[in-house]
Amino acid sequence: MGVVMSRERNGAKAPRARPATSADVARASGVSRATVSYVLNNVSNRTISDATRSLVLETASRLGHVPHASARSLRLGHSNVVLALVRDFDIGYIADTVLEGLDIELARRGYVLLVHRYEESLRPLNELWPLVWPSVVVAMGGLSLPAAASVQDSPATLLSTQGVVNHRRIGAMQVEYLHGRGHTHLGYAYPRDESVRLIADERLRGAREACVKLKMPAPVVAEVDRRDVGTIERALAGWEPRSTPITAVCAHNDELAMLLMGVMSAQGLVAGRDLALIGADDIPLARTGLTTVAIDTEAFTARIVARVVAALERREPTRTRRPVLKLIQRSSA
Amino acid sequence: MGVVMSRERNGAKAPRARPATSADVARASGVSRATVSYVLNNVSNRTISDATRSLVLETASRLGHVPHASARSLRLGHSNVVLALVRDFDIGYIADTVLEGLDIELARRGYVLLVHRYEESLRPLNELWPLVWPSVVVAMGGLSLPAAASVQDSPATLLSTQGVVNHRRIGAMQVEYLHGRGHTHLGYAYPRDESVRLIADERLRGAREACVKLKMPAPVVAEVDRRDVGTIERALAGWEPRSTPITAVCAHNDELAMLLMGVMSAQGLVAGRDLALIGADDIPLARTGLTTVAIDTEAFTARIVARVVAALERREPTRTRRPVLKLIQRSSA
DNA sequence: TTGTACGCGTTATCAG
DNA sequence: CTGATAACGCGTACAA
Repeated sequence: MGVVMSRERNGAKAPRARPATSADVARASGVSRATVSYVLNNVSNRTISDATRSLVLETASRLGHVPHASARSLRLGHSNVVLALVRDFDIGYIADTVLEGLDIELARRGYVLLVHRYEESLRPLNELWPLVWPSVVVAMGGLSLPAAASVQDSPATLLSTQGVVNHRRIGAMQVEYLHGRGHTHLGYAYPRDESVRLIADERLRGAREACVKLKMPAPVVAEVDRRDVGTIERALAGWEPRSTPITAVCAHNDELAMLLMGVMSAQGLVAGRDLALIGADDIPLARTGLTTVAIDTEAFTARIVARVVAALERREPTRTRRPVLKLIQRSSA
Repeated sequence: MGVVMSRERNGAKAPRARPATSADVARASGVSRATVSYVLNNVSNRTISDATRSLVLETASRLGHVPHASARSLRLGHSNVVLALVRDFDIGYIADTVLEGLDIELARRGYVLLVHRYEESLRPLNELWPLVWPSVVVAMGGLSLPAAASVQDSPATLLSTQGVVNHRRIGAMQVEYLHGRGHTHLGYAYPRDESVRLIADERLRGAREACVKLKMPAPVVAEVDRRDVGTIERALAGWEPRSTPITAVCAHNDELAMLLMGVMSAQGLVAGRDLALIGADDIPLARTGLTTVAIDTEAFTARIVARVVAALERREPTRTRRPVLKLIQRSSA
């Protein structure tokens, strides 16, 4: 069932099923290949008569001409590809939404978004460039320093989603909110997951700084693994038996918060009554009762798109200041 | 913060940072470009002296030569890219593992795995081929018929993960197990999610067929949305008030089963006592107590890899018959 | 082993 | 101003 179709090379007899080249278009229009290229690329410092222009355009579409990406890329030194780098594909709701929005915008411009699951140890990034020649590289969730340096070897522009959202602010907002509700002794659920390390550290740092600023004790951090409920149970247990009990928990994100909620209710505990709980991201699943720091996905996506498109056009992005973070109060805290 | 680095084209003076071309290697070795190409590609029907061979090899690595993918692709008509097609990036544990295993194997062969989030309405697949010229296309979770047909326009081989796992068998195994435990009136949690439609229908069909074969009434299907807990609650409520009560539920997959478990425990119900629950996939989160039909991820990955590699080498895949499905009994049923 | 035509689009230079 | 000619990017493979 796997193999649906496998093309075989046509013998010499076959009437070339190959798509029309720009030379075909030139021939059919009775003009030179250069003219075709000028028309198709809307070259600015050339002037083409309207008659020729429309003739070429019409012929090209009639013949169904699609420029050969490899040839173009060979000449230009880069392809019409925007490459997104992820650590794994379990990237969650927000990143998926961003990638969706990005591809929509890229499609409009004749580019395509391709995603690579990269592991530095498996294939160094500098082996990746000659294979893809992307115009722009977007590192989802940031890149390690050595990895970032290797982009020097490519003509691509490197962008990062890091810094687009202020993760330190997220941690701070969580703490500030809980403080405003009278909580002073906090727990913190920190993800074991390597792939979100950079973001996780930022959020935790923001939370810690806010505690200092508000003269609260530092949060009691428990490392949890979203793929191992046992770690969640142990974290919960670890927060309980204390002289000055922990009354509220910041979770690195909504997923962990929801897992905490699940384990709690399995133990007959109710979030918001027995323990206050706040998450981050505002994933759809959280919308039934989790207090959280929401990331405005649309605004987030818009920022990324603006940066990528600016990079494609080799100009500075226009800075928008629409706020991306918002605290949403629900029943859990 | 977004822009880390932006390459500028060097002026004429700059000492060409460009990587060494095969012509550079030829010059430095004192041989022709053809010879370099033959050596580097291990062309079989040519005979090259060992001296020349090692000289070229040594020179190439000394100069750090990396063949220019676009040039090669222009000549060969396809690139060293294997393209995986997904509907969205919320693909879950199993698909992520498969893609990881696939990329490892491809890296070994000089290929790279790129993933595209495709939406037929946004960019028809036949616009994608000229942009990427993949050697092989892997449709994760299957492809619609018109989409599959469009692959005709490319020299690529199309594979599909569909059929690699027998999803009908999964549904059947769920029902057979529950029947063996004495359950006769079943509920079925069917996912609303468009992107898993093909798989979901197979699983449900298998469950229905098993019910017929075992002379049980058809399962009571409830459509649920993993992103909306309300639908889960309503499904649960819908299975309760019946003349002959439903005692067990098949969930399309573990994620939905876990959501059901969560909602149940929030209502003071315990899976396995008040209602039997069986999932599918055996995701890590399920391992604390969910009875499920496990997909052996390693075996699954191995099958996909075998198909892809065979396609790259233009031969038929070697069929393996290592079983991929296994029922795992835990506390929920 | 080598010389060289080829794949295809782009762009600097030239001619009308 | 409008269009054509030809060189170029780089690796591959056929004829010699």
